[in-house]
Amino acid sequence: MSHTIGVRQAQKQKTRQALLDAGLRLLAEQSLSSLGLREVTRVVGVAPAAFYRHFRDIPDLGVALVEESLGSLHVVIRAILAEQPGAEERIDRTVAVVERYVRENPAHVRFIARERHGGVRAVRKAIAAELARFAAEVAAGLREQPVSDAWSDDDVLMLAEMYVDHLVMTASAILDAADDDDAAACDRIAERARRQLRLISLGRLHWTD
Amino acid sequence: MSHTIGVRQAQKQKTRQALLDAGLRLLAEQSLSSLGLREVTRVVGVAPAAFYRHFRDIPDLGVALVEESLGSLHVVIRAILAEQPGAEERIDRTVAVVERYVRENPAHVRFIARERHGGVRAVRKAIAAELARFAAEVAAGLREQPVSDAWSDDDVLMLAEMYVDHLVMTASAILDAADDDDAAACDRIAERARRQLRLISLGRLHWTD
DNA sequence: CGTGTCGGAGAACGGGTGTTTACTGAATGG
DNA sequence: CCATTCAGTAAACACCCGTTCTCCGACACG
Repeated sequence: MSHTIGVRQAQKQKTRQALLDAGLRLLAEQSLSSLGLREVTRVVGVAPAAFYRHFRDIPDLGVALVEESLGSLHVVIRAILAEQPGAEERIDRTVAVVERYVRENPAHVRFIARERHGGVRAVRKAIAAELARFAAEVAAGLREQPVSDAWSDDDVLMLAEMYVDHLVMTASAILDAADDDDAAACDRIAERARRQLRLISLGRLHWTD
Repeated sequence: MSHTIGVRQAQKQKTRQALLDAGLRLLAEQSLSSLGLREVTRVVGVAPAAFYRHFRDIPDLGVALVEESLGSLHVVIRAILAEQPGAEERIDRTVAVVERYVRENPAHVRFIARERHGGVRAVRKAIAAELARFAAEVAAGLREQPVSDAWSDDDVLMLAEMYVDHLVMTASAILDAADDDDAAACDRIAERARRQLRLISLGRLHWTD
């Protein structure tokens, strides 16, 4: 085993990735439901018919993009949950990590924010399922913090879902500001996010009354 | 003055509204950036060229839909802000009003949630501007509550923006559940929203420390 | 080395698209 | 009452679309 995979499969995966990249690029200025198959193959420099060797149709490419986009987010979330110090430092680090992630993966963030409520059912469901997994992961992380000792599992999940939603909204807001090259707006949004997280954190501390 | 407007203008506004209605209906299963001009006129039963008597292009129809959709939301927000009783009752009433609004205006809610981060810049900006106005309105309402006495204006606005975002997210989530005819999921989401609002409310009470 | 596999090319198909043009006929207003 | 305005029509424009088909040629493998 562990053969170096054939030149054949390597080339195939290469054009498949090229299709995904081209799709993601084109989705910067339109929605998935208006993305054309020919449009994608044209950017890659490949015949329209070649598309079918990799995806059944455009929605199928969409769900592949969901996996690609949210796969990289897993790393971010684990990084945030692994933070050790106090609440305030944790919040600062969290927002900093999000800011950095948005700057480094703008297209993925835009795609998720756009298609989360977009016009393609299969993609919406794929995103919802993945975000639910994230929420569960965050909930598990929250469980281990002493603050959550007296909490019910339901309430911990409720809090985790709130964090995930807030994360997506914040990332999308930073991205919108970054699109306008408005660094000041970015900072303002980050500061707002920090204060919102602080507010939630305060609510957490007094939940069990 | 105060002439009853001519039969001419009345008919024009009638087909204009028909175009808006048809557009909104078609947007239930696609995004604005894939909505076709001919598609809309076909539903209305009017010649494609007639479209140009009312809108410059599809994005233009989109911003008109934004005004229509968020205009009706103004009423809802005022209703929520006018609530008198304690925090708990206010939260229950708020969520109940949102549930009712979603059930009565599903297409408008879906449109806003979908196009808020959608592929048409002009529409995104129109929605953002309108939601900013809502946030300002909510902030003004919060200011008048005794709880906000020691708060800075910036912090009140931050809280208001959080409420607005939370409202949109909740409405969209309820709608998704309603689309699947899953009444149980609707109730679960409403209950989650209530608890999240309670958490925020708790944070509010202890903000000034 | 020869045979089979398969990613991609190229062309053709029917059909849909946005936009412009010249027009019709009914409401309008002096 | 008659000239004007103008919402809506019908046709034509050039173009883009998804999908299918046949074919090619480089890799895979016994």
